[in-house]
Amino acid sequence: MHSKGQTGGPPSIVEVARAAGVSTATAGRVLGGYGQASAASRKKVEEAAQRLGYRPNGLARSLIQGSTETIGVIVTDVGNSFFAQAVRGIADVVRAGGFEILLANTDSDPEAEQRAIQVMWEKRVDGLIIAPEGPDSAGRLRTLVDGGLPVVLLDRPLPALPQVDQVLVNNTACARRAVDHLIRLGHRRIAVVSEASRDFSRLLDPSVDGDGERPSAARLAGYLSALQRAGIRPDPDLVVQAPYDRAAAERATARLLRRNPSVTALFCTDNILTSGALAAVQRSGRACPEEISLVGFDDQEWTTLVRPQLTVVRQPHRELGAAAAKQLLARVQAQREGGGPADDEAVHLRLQAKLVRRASTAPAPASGA
Amino acid sequence: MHSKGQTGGPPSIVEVARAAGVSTATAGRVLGGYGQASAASRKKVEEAAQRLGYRPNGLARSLIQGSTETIGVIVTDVGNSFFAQAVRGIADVVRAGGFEILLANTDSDPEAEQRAIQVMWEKRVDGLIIAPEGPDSAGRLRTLVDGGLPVVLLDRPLPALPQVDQVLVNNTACARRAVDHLIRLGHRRIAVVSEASRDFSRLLDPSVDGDGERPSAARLAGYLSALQRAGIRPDPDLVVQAPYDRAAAERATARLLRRNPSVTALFCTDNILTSGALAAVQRSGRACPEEISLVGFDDQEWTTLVRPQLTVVRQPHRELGAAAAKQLLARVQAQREGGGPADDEAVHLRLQAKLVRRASTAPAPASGA
DNA sequence: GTCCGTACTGAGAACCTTCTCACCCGTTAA
DNA sequence: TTAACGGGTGAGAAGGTTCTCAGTACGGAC
Repeated sequence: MHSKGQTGGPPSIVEVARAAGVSTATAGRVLGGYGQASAASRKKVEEAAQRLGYRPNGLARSLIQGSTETIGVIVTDVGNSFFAQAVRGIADVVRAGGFEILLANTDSDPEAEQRAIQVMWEKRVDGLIIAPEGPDSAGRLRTLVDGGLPVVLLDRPLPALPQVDQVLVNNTACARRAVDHLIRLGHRRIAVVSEASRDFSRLLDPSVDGDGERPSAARLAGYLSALQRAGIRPDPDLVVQAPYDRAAAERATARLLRRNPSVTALFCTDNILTSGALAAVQRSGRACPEEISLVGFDDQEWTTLVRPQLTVVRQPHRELGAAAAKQLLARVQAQREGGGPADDEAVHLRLQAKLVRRASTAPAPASGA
Repeated sequence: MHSKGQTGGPPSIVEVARAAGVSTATAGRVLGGYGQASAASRKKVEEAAQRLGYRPNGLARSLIQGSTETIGVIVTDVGNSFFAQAVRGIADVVRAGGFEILLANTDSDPEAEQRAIQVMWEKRVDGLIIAPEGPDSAGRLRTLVDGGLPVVLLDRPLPALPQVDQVLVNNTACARRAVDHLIRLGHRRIAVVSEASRDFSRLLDPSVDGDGERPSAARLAGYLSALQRAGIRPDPDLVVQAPYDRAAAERATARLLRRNPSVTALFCTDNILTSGALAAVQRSGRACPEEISLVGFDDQEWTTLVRPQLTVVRQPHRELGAAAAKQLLARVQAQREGGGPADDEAVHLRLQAKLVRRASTAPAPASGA
């Protein structure tokens, strides 16, 4: 509803200046709040701007200032509650710092990730938070990183890019603790529900640093490590490798339970897999926790609504996102003040996930011993 | 890693042109893919671009072309699974159309919303999908709408802006059906768990169009309408008005159950409230569904994991987002082709939520009759 | 030999803001 | 009286791209 200039679009600063009877420089000083301007011209310009419905064009401003006040966020799926919460955490921090969020999902598709990275780069985000799809993501990110763009890895490490900041969870340790909890309860035949991968044999090597792996592998490593420390030989048959999908996890877990009646405990490595595994246990007819114990991953609200209430590993989703955002903003700030790309050491943050003991874990049934 | 020009930043098209020994115009034609260029210069430019690590600057491009290929998405909280799914739906459609997403949360705070809208406007998004915070949002949006920016309302109507497209759910109808289901099962003392508002008495008026209201009020209207049609006088004591928060919903529902032992059924108007109410029922010691029936809202994955499995109203979250995005993109396209702001009639889309009958609803206990 | 169309090229304006620089003018210090 | 200074101002470049326009070279038609 603004009375338009000669172009059809919203009024620019030159039209405001013309209407106010001052130069564009003065109008810019008033509206951009950066130079000096007399009270008189200030008033004239502000009135004109008000009258025309002027809004500064952020594109032009960003172009000249070299910063967009926007950070890119690339996750696999915002629909997944884990990432939804993490993004929320990011949003809060970033917003407080005056930045906006450009969001993209990859569905773990390398091409989609490639495209997302490229778009972020072209749109000149001031920083990037990414949950990389896999090891190959390193190559896709290298150009950006070398170009000096602040990047923070979220939830997943990238050993090929050690100079990049990362915010992770102590996956291996908390998985180990969860399985350890089951072992202390007397369980020996403990199965794990995991996202499909080919890492099993490699992870058996105790010298492999589980926390250098992607979360699902890191948790699998923690599981294996706990068994080995307790002198229990890991049984490949007890490692459920399901596609990342609730229904698939349910089917895979059901098959496991059918084929391995000796299993008395189940450790799930992820929120999606937890719900699938629980569904399978419920349908199997085995009593939980009397006949089979279950440890879930991610303390979602519903884990206290099911019966028995679920023992889970609680990840601080939101804090994870918030920490990543804080780290990123710190880098962006440092870069602005310092000028060049900071050559500080990379910050590798590791938040603590905790085991929350509830009713779904109980001593192993005596008959099995 | 690119050999830089005289400025410190990433190489621009002029540096590529210089390196290739052609004019910026020709380099632009090759890299932007818009004009004609000989095979020879094409090759020279592409090699130079490759060598320097050139990436086009989207800001400059957007500035001159007048479009950012970005759409704004404003919701109250991406952390809420409803919006997380909706945003996912938006993202998929929008991405397929070659657009990106600028995301903002408002937490139902008018100021945050105002700020988000302003930022979207300044960043020159090509369109906006917003779940408005409340009736006052209309005023905040008016400038944008009048300025010709395509806007689609998500999940919440704005009667003051009838010319704006909206994508909603048939809240009143499906709530009515849910309560009707309870009535047919013989329930008479049916309580509703709702987000706090002052709408109760107004909604009693049958002439009020429930679907012009925000979802929580619309569902409350459906509840009241179902009761009235069945000749049951709505009892204000049975309307739980909780702050929008799971713990608060749980406390409020617990209080209701304590004070009104005659209540035999509960209708929840939202996913958060459903989980709170279920927790309250579980702690109350009343058997579900034998002593008390429960209808939840939103078919989250866990509603089949609890016992009894929940009867719920299933909303198509993702489709809601997808439909909004499709509508928005259509507007953006039309605007580009038609030139001016299209004066078509507003599209008011209403997706169908459905009642999914499961085990948490059963005939009312005989003793109560 | 002239004319025209086609394929290609480069100069330079445009998009909208920020920011440097030079300038004006009144005031104060020397 | 002059010099220095300060607030205030406008002209114009910069930022990186797209796009118009004029212009070159060349082939073929007359």
